[in-house]
Amino acid sequence: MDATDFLENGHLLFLPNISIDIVILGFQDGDLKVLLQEFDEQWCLPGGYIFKEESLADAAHRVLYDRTGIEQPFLKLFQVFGDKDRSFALEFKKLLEKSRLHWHPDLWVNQRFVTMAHYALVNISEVEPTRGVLDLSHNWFSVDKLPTMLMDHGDIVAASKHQLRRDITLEHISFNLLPEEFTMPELQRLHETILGRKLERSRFQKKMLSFDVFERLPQLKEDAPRRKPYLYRFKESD
Amino acid sequence: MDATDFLENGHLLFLPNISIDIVILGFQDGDLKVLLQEFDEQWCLPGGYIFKEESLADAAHRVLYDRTGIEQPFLKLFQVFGDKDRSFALEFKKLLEKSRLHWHPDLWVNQRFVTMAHYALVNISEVEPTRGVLDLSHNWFSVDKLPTMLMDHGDIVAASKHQLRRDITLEHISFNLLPEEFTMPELQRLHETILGRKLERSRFQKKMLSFDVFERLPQLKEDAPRRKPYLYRFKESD
DNA sequence: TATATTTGTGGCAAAATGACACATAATGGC
DNA sequence: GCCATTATGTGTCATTTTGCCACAAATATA
Repeated sequence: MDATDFLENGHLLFLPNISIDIVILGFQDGDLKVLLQEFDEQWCLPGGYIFKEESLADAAHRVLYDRTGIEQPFLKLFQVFGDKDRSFALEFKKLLEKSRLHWHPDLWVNQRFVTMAHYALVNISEVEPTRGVLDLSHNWFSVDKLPTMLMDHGDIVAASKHQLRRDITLEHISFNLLPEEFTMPELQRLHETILGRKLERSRFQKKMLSFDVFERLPQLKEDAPRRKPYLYRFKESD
Repeated sequence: MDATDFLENGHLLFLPNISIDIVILGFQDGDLKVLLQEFDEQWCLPGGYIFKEESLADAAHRVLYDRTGIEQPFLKLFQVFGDKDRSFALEFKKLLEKSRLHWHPDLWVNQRFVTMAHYALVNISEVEPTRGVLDLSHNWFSVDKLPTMLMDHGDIVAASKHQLRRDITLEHISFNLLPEEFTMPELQRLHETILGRKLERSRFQKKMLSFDVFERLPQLKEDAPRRKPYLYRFKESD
């Protein structure tokens, strides 16, 4: 193989479609939830494409901002899905025919789709999901009770759960799923939900405080049913 | 934006070049080494492209096999590098001109290159680096004394070091860098090199054996200078 | 006022860790 | 052969971390 072959070799996949998909995770009613949108009567992950003049990371932030209005999210690329037959040509063909648009088989959507799978941790109450560019309906689903999803998007959500479970013990990121001010019991229930097991209350609190990344606020949480717990906030370290 | 715009929107980067780069790591003389190859008088990471009929993972394994002859490696996608100006058009143009091949500016190599950065852990003595498809020279370099490298390949090696340091405490993968039979002192020196700090001998041995993934062989290592240490082997769990 | 529930916090046994000691090879100088 | 030196295997023990429980404080409800 010389440089000429290298330039013209027809069986290489130099130019697949690259997309961005984001598993937008929130925490509500003791459940981890994911924001899905409707695409041609199927639920799918919010996603998008990369502009020529922006980086992958910028594109992911833009896609997330367009869907949620959140400007400083926790957002992480965790896997790439790009198997040989990964395409949504069939789904897209149906949609075009329904819209009476012309379909031709050498359209770019007929190619393999390589997607950069991200997950984002957001505070649901801060999300403004009205900003979607495409006029699609959207909804929060419990990650344990997902509807049938487009392509392999169900697998992507499942993979994000595993990744988050792994990341949460190494990095202090879970607070991104809570309001700016939160209580230790709330943080504990969140961790229990992500890890899928009960944690010991006394130890959990001591552990979290030993990291020295949370600061206790002077006031207590007011609308608590029993004894009012302290409020905490993530320490900005800048 | 409707479906027609969606199909024709020219400022979207649907079709960048996707490449695979592999940081092939080995362990020799108490140093972590990386296998580099020469490209137009610059050192760079072994890499390649994806065939139309293979998955990303298959392509990475093929590229690694072509360079090393290793069939069952530890190989992991750890990051994607794809900034706006990530291209090696300039380098490639020089090479073509040197080879008296024609250069034209809308050639695919002029586009952005998105690379799937992998790292592989190999036993250097098993590597047969003669298998390279392109006729390039190659060499093992200490990861701490790298030459000037093509594009951002130096950054990719640095990122792989961080990722490995993180992964090594969570997964039992370090033995992939050693011969099939190894001693505890060897394994300890390897961990110390990756982590960049001294470890306590007694504790390290107890910790490793507590994982119950290594089996002690009846024989001792024969060519040891002082007391002969036991040999161990990774337990196959299938 | 009594009871149940939730939160904050302290104590203590068990387990893991870090630091060190000591015995066991093996080598090399005398 | 004897001894100092060095590397390895393993035991001990103080310290730290963890798991578990207890109890006090706060608050709603009967």
